[in-house]
Amino acid sequence: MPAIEREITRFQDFLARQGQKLTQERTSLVREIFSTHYHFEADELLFKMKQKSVKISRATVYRTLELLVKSGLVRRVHLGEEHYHYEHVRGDSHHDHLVCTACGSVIEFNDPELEQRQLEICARKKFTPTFHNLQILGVCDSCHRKGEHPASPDRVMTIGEGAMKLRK
Amino acid sequence: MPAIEREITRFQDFLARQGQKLTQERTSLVREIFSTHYHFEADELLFKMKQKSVKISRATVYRTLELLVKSGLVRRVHLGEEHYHYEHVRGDSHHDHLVCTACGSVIEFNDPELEQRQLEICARKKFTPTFHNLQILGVCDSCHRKGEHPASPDRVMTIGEGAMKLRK
DNA sequence: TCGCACCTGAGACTCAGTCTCAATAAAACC
DNA sequence: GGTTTTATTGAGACTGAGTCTCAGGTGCGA
Repeated sequence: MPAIEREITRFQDFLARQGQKLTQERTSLVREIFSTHYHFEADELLFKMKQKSVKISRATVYRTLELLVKSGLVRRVHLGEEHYHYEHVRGDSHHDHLVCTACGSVIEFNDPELEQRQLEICARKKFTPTFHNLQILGVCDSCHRKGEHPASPDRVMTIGEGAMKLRK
Repeated sequence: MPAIEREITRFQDFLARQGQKLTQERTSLVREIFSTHYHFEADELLFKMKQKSVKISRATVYRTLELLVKSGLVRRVHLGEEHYHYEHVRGDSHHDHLVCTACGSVIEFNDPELEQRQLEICARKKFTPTFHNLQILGVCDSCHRKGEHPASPDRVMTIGEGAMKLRK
């Protein structure tokens, strides 16, 4: 898979620029991350490596993820109100997430008009933005058809719990 | 302060509706929360109560916050990429946050056009939203003047760390 | 090939948040 | 007002994500 090799090279360049090294552990983590195409969490990655009998410690997983985020190859995202999730950065640009609190599915979207509006707000407040993070929680179409109910005032307030269901 | 008494009554009504009781601990927590006007975290609240020699356990603080969130008197928000923050709900409606990664200050804003655009996106994706969460990270005007630099590709990726400074 | 700076793993540690359970306090009942 | 019922509390053990330490291991420039 040449695409993955390209990412590995990019990572190596990034590391080299600051006197850091590309190790076997880092290589196999990048390979794993870029061979799947969805959001994942740190412990999930650790578990997958264990399953494949690639021995990598928890500390190394966290350290490598941090480097990958700094290098721009991987992005940290919030889904629901939980701990971090990660996603690898593909050619396409920034996107945000719709998170279904019933089934845990995540829909990505990218809306230039929305982004533009955010820039306008920042300009009005004399704020220099570097990054943003938007999640919209709710119920996806298929859950909605199944009668999973959203938006009663009570449920709105228990979304944290709903999102908890996403965990494992 | 009659305003606070009104909130306490609302909380009591909420509790009574589900056979729960308004205790001294709960009352003093509501009093504390509504007497300050900014975002706070659970441990901060615990610490403030300790300072005032009001003995309330960690468990009770967390339990009460959960009840307050469910009752709609308090809202949970994400600021930066950290753990939860809370804010009490005032008469005004929903708002989002600009978070300065240099000084930790938080600017609230409410933009109906932005909200509207989000609804349009949800409609297009057949998604029924219940709640959303938007933080824009960056550098506020006064930090910007002081030469705190934003937005170099490197800094963009270390926002998590910037936000960490907010702690304590 | 060598040497050294960087990296790793194991596990101790931290910190927010949750849970348990015996003791306590609202409030409903008499 | 006193008693009973039931929810609530506090102390501290526990959990789980994430971080740190340090001795031993490894990539890579010279």
